[in-house]
Amino acid sequence: MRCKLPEKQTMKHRKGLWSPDEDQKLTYYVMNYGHACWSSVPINAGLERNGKSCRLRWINYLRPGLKRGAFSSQEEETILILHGFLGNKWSQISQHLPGRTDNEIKNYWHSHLKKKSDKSKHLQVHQKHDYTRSNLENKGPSSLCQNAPNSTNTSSANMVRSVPTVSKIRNLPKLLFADWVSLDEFRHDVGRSSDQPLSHGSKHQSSTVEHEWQHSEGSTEGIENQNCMNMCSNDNMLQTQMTIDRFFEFNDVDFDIDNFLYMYM
DNA sequence: AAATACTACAACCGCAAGCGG
DNA sequence: GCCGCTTGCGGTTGTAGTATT
Repeated sequence: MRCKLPEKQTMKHRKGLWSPDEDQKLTYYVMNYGHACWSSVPINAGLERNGKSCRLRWINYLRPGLKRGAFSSQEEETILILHGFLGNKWSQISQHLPGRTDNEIKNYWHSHLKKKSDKSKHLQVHQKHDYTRSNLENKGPSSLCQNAPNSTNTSSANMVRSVPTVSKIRNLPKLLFADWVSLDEFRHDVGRSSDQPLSHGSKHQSSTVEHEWQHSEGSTEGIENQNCMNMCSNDNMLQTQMTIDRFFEFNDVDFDIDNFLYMYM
């Protein structure tokens, strides 16, 4: 992994925007010799940049297969949904948007989607407030768990249009989204071809998922209620659970994230 | 037409993790 | 185990283009 440079380079590195000439040099070098060691790339390619800058330029701009141009509404929705679940895990989000880089998604989020998200959050806070009040008046607190409105703090909440009844048929596992993503990746990893790298999310061990399954299989009403209480205390989890439950109902257990996202397009 | 504000995106910076000596 | 180096990630800043006054 680490590469040894012949001698410490004290060359002054250029900063700022890349010129077409620099792009050409970098592209030519990486295409022909690869980038096993980024710190040696600028030296060998004849660039007055540091390796980090070269790496970024390649990944975000020069790499083949990158999509340029405006984000489609599907991509936009995907980002909103995934950001709702994952937060600012741009690299993980980018794994589900082929041709888009984490940097691009991050920029797009900050320049376009953040405002939308904030706006919908604001709306949902009001909606939840009204809803909670009417529920407390009419049914009492226990009804909140089963029929809670969309999350207040997930930007993607407005994507999940109607809220189904939670866990009404099966004793579904109460998975955190992190577990769920890991499970998804774990499933993919089983049949993954050798050229597909493992994603970072796979740090999460499948044992966690198994634990959650076991927990659920032996579920009693008490556990169910406890889960319910936990869910009520965390809107993100509630949102996640309801979404997953709904997906299970539609797809009879077997799922992956791409199908999941497709369902909401 | 010039000045200013705003927007989009490219690039930099700092940090953490991983690895080899 | 420590140190130095590289890589990858996320936050932030810089810059160019566009809109508004």
